[in-house]
Amino acid sequence: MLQISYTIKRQPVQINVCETPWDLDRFIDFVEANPVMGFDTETTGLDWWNHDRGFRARHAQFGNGVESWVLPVEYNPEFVAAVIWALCKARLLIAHNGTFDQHVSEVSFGIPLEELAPKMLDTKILAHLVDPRAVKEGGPGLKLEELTKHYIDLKLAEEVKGSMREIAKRYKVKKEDIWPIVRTFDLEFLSYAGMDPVIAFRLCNVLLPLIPARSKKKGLIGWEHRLAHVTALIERTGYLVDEAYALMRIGELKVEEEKWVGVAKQWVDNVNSNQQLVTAFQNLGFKLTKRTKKGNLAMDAEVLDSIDHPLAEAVKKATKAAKWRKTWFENALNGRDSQGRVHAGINSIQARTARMSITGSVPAQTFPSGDGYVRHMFLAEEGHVSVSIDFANMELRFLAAESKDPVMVDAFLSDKDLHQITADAAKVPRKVGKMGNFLIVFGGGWKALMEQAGVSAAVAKKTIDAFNSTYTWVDKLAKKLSQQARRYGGIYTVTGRWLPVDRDRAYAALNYYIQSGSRDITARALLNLHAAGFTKWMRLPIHDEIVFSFPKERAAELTAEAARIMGFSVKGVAIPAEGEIGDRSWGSVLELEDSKH
DNA sequence: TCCGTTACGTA
DNA sequence: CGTACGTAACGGAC
Repeated sequence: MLQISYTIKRQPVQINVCETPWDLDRFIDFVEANPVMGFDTETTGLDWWNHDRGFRARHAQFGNGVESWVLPVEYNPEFVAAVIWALCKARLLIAHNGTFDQHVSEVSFGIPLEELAPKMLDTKILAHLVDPRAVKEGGPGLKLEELTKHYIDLKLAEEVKGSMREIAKRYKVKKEDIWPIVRTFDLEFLSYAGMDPVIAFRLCNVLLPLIPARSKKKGLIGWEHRLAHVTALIERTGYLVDEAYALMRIGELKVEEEKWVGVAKQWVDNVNSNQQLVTAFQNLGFKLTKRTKKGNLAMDAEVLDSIDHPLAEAVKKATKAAKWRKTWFENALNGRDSQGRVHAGINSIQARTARMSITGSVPAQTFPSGDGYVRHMFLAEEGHVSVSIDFANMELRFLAAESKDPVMVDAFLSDKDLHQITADAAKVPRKVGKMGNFLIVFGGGWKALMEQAGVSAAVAKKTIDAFNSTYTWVDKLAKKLSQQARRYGGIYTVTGRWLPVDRDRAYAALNYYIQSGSRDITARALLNLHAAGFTKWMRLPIHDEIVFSFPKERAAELTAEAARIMGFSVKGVAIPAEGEIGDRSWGSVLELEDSKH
């Protein structure tokens, strides 16, 4: 047995590494004496879905606050058996981003997500409930290193973060490429691996008492963990990719890109270099004035649109074609598993408001809306159809309910046109009224409305004033929330979530309250759909929409039932969900929807 | 190689 | 007093 000593704030930590099956006796003693353990895995990469072609677990680690065990599972099958035994024996497993380790345990050790999920405690979830802010926002962050730095020890965080960088340097590879090639018994790697469960265990002990009593009372800890389980199941299912369609679009976009790069070549080498573009346009005699936040000359769509020159058009079309090809079509093709499916990474609790986000080869939240150009690439199962069910006007309905504003509530109860009501009050076109409504929700003011709607300052001010005098209770709620934000540094949401608000941006409190509350309604929908047996049909959650693959002959019935389950009522105001049934591809849902209007 | 900045797609 | 996210690319810092 290999033993490595470490210190956290002068306290000794012992890392034990199993080398032979004889070492397992003491590991078994440890597991029996520690029903609650930190848990982590080291793997060849993050692509757990490629377990049948290269992905594998390298180490599995268990630990408490002062001692940990590293089992090199790739080295000896008896270690795998011991890990399986330990995972089953444990009463509680603490892991950071435990969803990933659950996927690993499933594909590498054969323990289903369903078995491990009930006893996982995820320090990312706990940390979010204590303080959801990223480092950039002045918070502790949500990554393990960031949390270690903030809650445990600065030096430890730097050592752990720095160690993999050092190892990568030693092997002369990029940090992201080190995981499959670092030697199993590399001492630095082992101490990195061994420290993770210790850190997770300690973090849990620090974080649990810091979670607000109100959150605990509302059951948020368990609720968020059950939600993370449902999104993990959706990740596991994956989404079928239409290779022929993707290849067709890739071909088209390559032709388009080459054509416009060729045009631009007369003036610049690189259409993606703003520096080159600024110089080129200035040499052509164009006066550039728009600046970026940092004071550089801007070269965005607005600037390019204002320039009447073939280079401007070529730059827009060339960069767009390249970006769309790589971000959406090639990412999806490259991310497929051996069965032709892509597995999104769903962060069930991510933004400050706890909004979910999707990363990896299916950045679904950025797919162009309006048509099925990208969405056509994703297919329902054989014999199934794609169905999209979304909440209509979720955020405004939630605002109406929570503010109890009589005008707004009445608009929704009697199916009146809310945007027209605002427009009439301000005597502006409906479009401006609609923008005003959303702007209030976003915390914006007349300046933003002026820019976005392209109206005068006077009209913009009039619209905002009209909003506030029409929906007086909304104004009251906004004032109440920003006052709380200024006084306490944050607000509690309806689900008992603590939501920090910067005191100098207290106006954002209303937006946070609405965005977070709306997210929780989608989260509730996912949990209720899961309870009703719909999980196997779910493909993606996207803010206020859930995408399904339903068997064709039952599509109508299942869509109606799922929409009924998703629908919610807040203080008497309905937040209904509406389903649209398409053909095989997700994109077809939009095409059919369009044809109806 | 890493990271800040810019741009752009969405709710 | 416009919120929240993810990704690609450049170019300076190391």
